[in-house]
Amino acid sequence: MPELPEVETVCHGLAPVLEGRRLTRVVAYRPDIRVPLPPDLGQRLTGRTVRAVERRSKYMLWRLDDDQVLIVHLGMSGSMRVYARNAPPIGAHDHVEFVTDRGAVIRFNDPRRFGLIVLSDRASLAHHPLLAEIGPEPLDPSFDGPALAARLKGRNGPIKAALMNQKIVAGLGNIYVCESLFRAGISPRRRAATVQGGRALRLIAAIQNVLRAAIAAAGSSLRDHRQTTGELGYFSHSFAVYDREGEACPGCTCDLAVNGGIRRIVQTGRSTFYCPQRQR
DNA sequence: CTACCATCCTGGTTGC
DNA sequence: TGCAACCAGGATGGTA
Repeated sequence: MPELPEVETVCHGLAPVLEGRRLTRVVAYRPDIRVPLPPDLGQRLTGRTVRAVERRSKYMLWRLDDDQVLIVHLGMSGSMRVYARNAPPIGAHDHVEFVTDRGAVIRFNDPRRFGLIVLSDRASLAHHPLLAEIGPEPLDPSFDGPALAARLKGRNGPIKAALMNQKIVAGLGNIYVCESLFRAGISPRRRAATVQGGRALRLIAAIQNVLRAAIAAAGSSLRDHRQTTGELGYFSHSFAVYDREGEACPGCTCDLAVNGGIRRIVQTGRSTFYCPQRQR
């Protein structure tokens, strides 16, 4: 599913066709996604102008001219596709279509239907249940090593689980947690509370570097992630450990047959990939 | 409060 | 080739 870099990529693709544009038509083809679409979505959006498209954690926020905010989450398999003209017929899993006054067509497609699209108003957005408890943005310059260390203090669970927790830090998912821990040389099994001082500095630097690199590569495509143009993201080629069980660690010089290469374990029901040699 | 588990749903891959 | 089992980028609500 889309993590922070994938959502950022989708925002970049949508902003130029949506910002300053009026929605002339909004159609819900399949309202029964994880959180059912508002039944009056079409009426509430039609005629509205989109002022800004922003990202918060893994959520997209479309700020409208009447102080409503459309909150969009892509779930595990959601995508937004933009057609300047000549959009093809509605396809399988196209659940919502937006048309702008310039004729651009935007389709929300989500095979697993884990995504959501809801409306909030601007005044209560920060207190919206979906957003209220989300932690700091990892790319915010004020989120540094000491800030991360403070949020990990007292946590007895593994650092992997803590980084997956959106209340501790926003926007990370399974891929970028694995990649960040590898870059920082920290074992995913290490107790979160022990990531302090220099380790926390290395970890926040690793998180920021891997996210920036992934955004520059338009995200990671395993199966579902697409840019709004339909193109793939290409950061998957840069994975050091994710989905590379048994392959040689890119940082180890020793023989693959000796150290066994990248290992896969399961933590809180999710696959974790790491190098036991380099991550302690 | 924290940690773990099952669950929502579809589709692709793997193994027999 | 066919089919069943398993796995997948997330979030949540329940339980211990």
